[in-house]
Amino acid sequence: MTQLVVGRVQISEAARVTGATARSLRFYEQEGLIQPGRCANGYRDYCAATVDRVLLVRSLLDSGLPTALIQRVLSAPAASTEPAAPVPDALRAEVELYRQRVAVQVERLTARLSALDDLLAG
DNA sequence: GTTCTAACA
DNA sequence: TGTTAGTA
Repeated sequence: MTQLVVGRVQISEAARVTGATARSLRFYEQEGLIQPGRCANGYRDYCAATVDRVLLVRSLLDSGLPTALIQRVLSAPAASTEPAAPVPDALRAEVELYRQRVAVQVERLTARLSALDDLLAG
């Protein structure tokens, strides 16, 4: 598949369409979450695939996954930009472990809600 | 004017 | 992450 040259944008536009700040975009690159290209003047240039990738990264970040784990999950062979792409077993185990920890947090928060409900009801 | 890197009242 | 400084 050929990349559309018309889809290349610089950081401000990439930030606008993804909802991330330019600062965040540079941070994602620094953490190896995205790899935007570079223009002759040194400016970063975001192709459609990279913009798409930013969207995926953000959704994963929203789910609470640590950037370090996201970096490994997305650098895996099969998982490039497809959210549904198969995740290698070793990484899947880490994601599941993280999910379990989130579940524990949910239980604690639920308990806190109950405590507050009791306070308000009592 | 926009982006870049580096760094922090 | 924000923000500012000094550039290219």
